[in-house]
Order: sequence, then structure tokens, then C-alpha cells
Amino acid sequence: MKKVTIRDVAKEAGVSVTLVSFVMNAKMGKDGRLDCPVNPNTARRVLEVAKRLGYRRNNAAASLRSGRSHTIAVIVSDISNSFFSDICRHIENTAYNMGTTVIFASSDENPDKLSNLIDTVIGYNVEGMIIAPCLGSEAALKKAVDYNIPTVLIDRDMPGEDFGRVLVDNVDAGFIATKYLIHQGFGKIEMVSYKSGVTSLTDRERGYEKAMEEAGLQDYINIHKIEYEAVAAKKMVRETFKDASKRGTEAFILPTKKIALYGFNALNVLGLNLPKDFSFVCFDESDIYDLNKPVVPHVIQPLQEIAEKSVELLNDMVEGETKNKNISLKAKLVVGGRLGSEPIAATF
Amino acid sequence: MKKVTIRDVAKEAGVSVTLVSFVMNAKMGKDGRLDCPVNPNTARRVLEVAKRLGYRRNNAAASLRSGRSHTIAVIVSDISNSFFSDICRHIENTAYNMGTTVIFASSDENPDKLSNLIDTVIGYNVEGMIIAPCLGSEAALKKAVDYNIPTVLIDRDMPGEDFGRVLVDNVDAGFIATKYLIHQGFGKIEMVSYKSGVTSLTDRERGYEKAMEEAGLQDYINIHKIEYEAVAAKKMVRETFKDASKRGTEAFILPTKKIALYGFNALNVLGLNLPKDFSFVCFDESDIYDLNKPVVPHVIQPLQEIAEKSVELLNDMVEGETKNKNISLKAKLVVGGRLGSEPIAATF
DNA sequence: TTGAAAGCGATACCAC
DNA sequence: GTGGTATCGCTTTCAA
Repeated sequence: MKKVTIRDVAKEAGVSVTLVSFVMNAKMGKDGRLDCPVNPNTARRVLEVAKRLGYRRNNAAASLRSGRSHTIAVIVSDISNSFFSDICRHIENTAYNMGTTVIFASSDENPDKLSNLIDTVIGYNVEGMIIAPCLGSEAALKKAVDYNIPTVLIDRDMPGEDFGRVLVDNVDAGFIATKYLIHQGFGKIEMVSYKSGVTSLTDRERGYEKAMEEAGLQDYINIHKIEYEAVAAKKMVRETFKDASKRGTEAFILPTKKIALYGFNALNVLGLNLPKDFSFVCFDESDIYDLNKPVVPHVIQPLQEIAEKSVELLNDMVEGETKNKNISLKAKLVVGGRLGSEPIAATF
Repeated sequence: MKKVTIRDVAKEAGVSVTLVSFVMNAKMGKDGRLDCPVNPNTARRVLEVAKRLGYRRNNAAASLRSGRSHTIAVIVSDISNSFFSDICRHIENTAYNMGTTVIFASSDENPDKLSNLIDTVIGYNVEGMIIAPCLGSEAALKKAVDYNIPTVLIDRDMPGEDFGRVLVDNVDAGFIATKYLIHQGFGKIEMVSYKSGVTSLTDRERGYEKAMEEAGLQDYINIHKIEYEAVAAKKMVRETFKDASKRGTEAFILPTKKIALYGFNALNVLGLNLPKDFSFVCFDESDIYDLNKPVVPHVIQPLQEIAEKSVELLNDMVEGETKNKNISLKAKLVVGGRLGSEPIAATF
């Protein structure tokens, strides 16, 4: 099947290319009619011919002439990370419904690669970008500003007036996690966190501290900082739990999925059990949380909302209707989820 | 910063646009020199000016003129499924290194959506597609053939002479899983599978049967078919385990991650323990496998290889160098993996 | 080695 | 409502 162009359709339908262009770009009005300055009968004929011939618009040509690509780029650190792949999934969906195509890429947490990727997608005339910045990517992101490409930041923040932002309130996330445990009657609540202070983690720490102080439990505040490297991390968590067991610690906040995994591993190794020896509040989602009985309470980020809001915000920025460029979303505590069903979010 | 075109570079460098085009498209030879019919000094000057002006090729224009897009589409059923997101990650990586851009999309296992997506990406002049077909997508895929767009099938098969294929040998996967258990000294090995026969699952079943027969254990062959729906499935697995416990079953093959989850759930509910009451061989990857001690043996598909082979095959097809269009990959049994380290594949 | 000029297929502008 | 045509930025002959 050889390519059929707008000219072929025009010739076959006995009209000008202009008319065909009008018809092909017309959107459906509410009444089911095309809203374009074309005679409905003509329009119908053109549509019929286009379909019969199998016409498909050449986006390269359209983009070249119109300067619009209806394409956005999404760059995360690792699309195989379930946090990001979930977000990407929803971004793709939302964008698809708006007639926007999405190009995805992973930066590998590498500012140089991010910089290259930005160059690449700029070459594709993307109209906007949604980026989860990595450490040291300030220079790369400056290009977005230089080229005047609307950009929305997700997951991590970065200075810059021009960026849109869709971020989760991590102070609140740490706060509700802690408050839940306090409500359960626990007082000796501790936390395990990483030494290297990513803002999302330090924010969760602050939320923990805030909740403890509000409850008059400031004397029990105890944040155990572990290495990022897996082997060392596992060992440190194990030691922490061993001591905590003697100390009479009642509960732990494990603010990332990986830290939670170390926690469960330590439990296993030390022969401890979850409701008996400690209580946990974990973060993100893992099969392990669902397998325990009762289900391990965990704080999840509103991934779909992050995705939808970022696409919408980016779209507004592209169309020049900039309202509020900084969107803050709340994390949710899941206490009654069960395998194969919707998680139930608790509010209190 | 306004757009700088090839003309601006040409004017600034005092050469023709042709030369600039040559230089910008030249690839580096082994000797570090550009292999194009341009005076090295001129080339250097052009390069310098292009960089200084911040020139970036307009891909829409290049694509329009040359008829090439250097873009492929990848359509899987759900990019947030870790199996696919891992593959996509590697596809993206491989393609990126070849200078190819990738557009990802999810079909939702919906043939109509798949059909729309194919239309959309055809409009983007993609040069090839990598597709995980869903049930009933024959008609949609026929368009790829009609439009003469090279297409590689992954994960699931579908009839069609023109398609390339990168599939995993699932009979072998079921076979090695079973054989491992037999080597461990077990005889009463059973399997849990879904009623609805996707080929990947029925193949694994056949592998199980084959291994059992070869070992003279045909009398113990027992495949429990469960519903796909989660609540019913969980219940059926629980019942199966309860009976099996009485019957003296020694081991189970759980041929998908989800079925494995149901298995662990049943274990929990019934108060059974893994090395004591049963042995498992599971499939795919899950945090749960790693948490158990010893680590639950599991069969994994070579995701990176699937990704790399499919990109390479597609590239060959696009370039017209079609060699072997049907690639079969072996799954691997992981018996000694531990959290945070490379899984160790056992061969025997 | 270099350059002039012809399009690629659509949209935008203007005239009717 | 409709149609003619210049043009987007680049690659690609072809000729010098």
C-alpha cells in the first residue's frame, strides 16, 4: 500500500487540498457535526474518500509547517522502577486522550545522560517536558528554560521560576504515618532512614518529628541513618532491630520500599514477628505488605493524580494559560487493602 | 532563544546549506574523522559554528524530506506491569544507543485500543513496531502488514509470515522448573495454572508434564486449574493446598507471579511453612521470593535479551537484512539469588 | 569539495 | 464556503 497524501484525497473527492485539510483537522462539535467552515455534504464526502483511500496525515509535514508537534517528553530516572512506570502509564493514558503523543526516556540518575536526552527530545520539537530531575541536573534543565520549552518537575524539586511542579507533600506523608501509630496507642516509635539526605526523605523525617512532638513524645524521637548500599544497609537495620528489641521499641516507620524490605529481612533473620514484636508503617507498594496479616499499613503516593495533574499543568503551560504552577499533592495511608482489591485509604 | 536553522549556520560559516547538511549527518569514522566528502577544515568550522549558535536539526523537516523517522513504536499491554516495564527500559536503552527514538504505548489488552494506537504511530511515520499482541488483535496487526511496517512480536505469538518474533521457550521453562524439583529428590510435584489457556501458560504446563514423564513420574502429574479472577483464584489455591497437604504433595510449580502470590497467601492462611510443608518453584520476580529463607527458586525470563534481540531484529528488518526472523530465548532458573545482588542462574 | 535548486506533505494566508 | 500557492527546514540530486 503506497502512501496516500492530502492531494490524492483532494483529487479523488474533487475538492482543494485546503478543504481536505480543514476537514481532517476539524473537531467534533457537541451536536456531532464538524465545526469547520466547510459544507457538511462536502465534509462528509471528503471523510468518506479519506477513509476509502486509507489516508493518514503525515505528522512530520504538519509539524514542520505548523510548528506544533503535539508531542511531549517524559524523562524519569528509571522507567522500570514501579513508582515511575506507574506514573508513566497514567501520563501516557491522559496524554493519549488529549491527542498528545509521549516520548519516554530514562536518565539513569545521570545528569549527562539527562542532558543528552533533553537535546534529543528538543530535536523532536516536543512542546513540553515532564521531568523527574536527578542530582546535578540544574544545567541540563536550564536548556529547557533557554529553549523556552514548558517543563513540569515531578517527584523531586529544583530551583527555577519557570518550572511547573507537581510534588507530594512528604512532610505530611511522614506526619500521617506517625500519627496513625500514635492513634494505635504506640509511643516508642522510631524511624529508619538513609544517611544521604534526599529531600523526599528528610521531609518525611520532619513529618515524623512533628507528629511526635505534637503528641508530647519528643523524647522518643529516634532516626536511625543507614548506608544506601544494600549489604551494609541490611546489616545496619538488623543491628538496629536487635537493639530496639531490648530497648522496648514498639513501632518503626520505614519510609521507602527498599528500607521496608530490609526491615522484613531483619525480622526474618532475627526470628521476630510483625504484630507481636513491632508494628510497621511502610511506604510505597509491595507484594510483601499485602501478604502479611494483618496487611502492613503503608503510605502511598497518588500516582495517577501526579500523572494527570502534571499533564494538565503542562498542557496549560503550553497553551499559555498559566494559573498555579505549583501543585502539592497529599500522600495517603492504606490500612485495609487486600490483595487483588482496591486499597482503602484511611483519613483521620 | 529563537530557532536556528541550517541556513543560519551556513550563512555564519560562509558555506552552503548542503555542506552543513553533510557535516551534521556525518558519522565519526574510526580515526576520529568525519567520513563525508567535506574538507576537514570546513567541517571543523561548520561544527564550531553550529555549536556556537546552538543549532539543532529539525527532525520533522528531515523526516519529511528523507522519508525516514528513526523512530520505532513499542506497544505492550501495560507498561506499568513490571515484566513489560523492564523490557521497555532495555528497549529504550538499546534503541537510544542506535540513535533511534522510541514511542511507548499500552494497549490495555484491548484490541480496539491497539488498533487506534497502531494508526497513531503510523501517523508518526514509525519505521517499525515491537508489539506484545493481545487476544483478538489479528486485524489490528494486519495493518502493520498492509502498511509494510516491519513488526516484531514479543511475549505472545500470533500467526503471520511477515512478523519477526522474539519469544521465550516456555515449554523449556516449565521443564527446567520441574527438573530442578526432581533433582532435589521430590516426586509428588504438582502445578497450579489458569483455566483460560494462554499459550505461555499451556507451554509451561507441557514442560512440566514432559519432565515428569521423563522421570517416570507421570502418575503424579496434577495440574490444578483456577479462575483468573482474584478472589475466586485465592480461594481455589487455598483449597488445593489444604487437600495437597493431606495427600502428601511435596512441591508446587507456580507458573506466574500472581499465582505465586496466591500460593504464599494460602500458606499464610493455612499456617504452612515453605521448606517444611511444601517446596515451590515460582516464576518471574518478586520481593517475596527474595525474602524467604532460603530464597524461593524461580524461573525468570531474560528480559534484557528479549529487549535487545527484538530491537536488533527490528533494525535488521527495517534495513532489509532479514536473516532469521524467529528468535527463541531460554528462561533461566534462579536458585541462589539474594536481595540486592545479581541473581545466579543455575544450569544443569 | 562545493553549491543551486527541487521537492517532501501539510498548513496558513489571502483572494474569490 | 472554496481554492491557489508560498512556505516550513531539511535532504538529495545534479552540475560545477
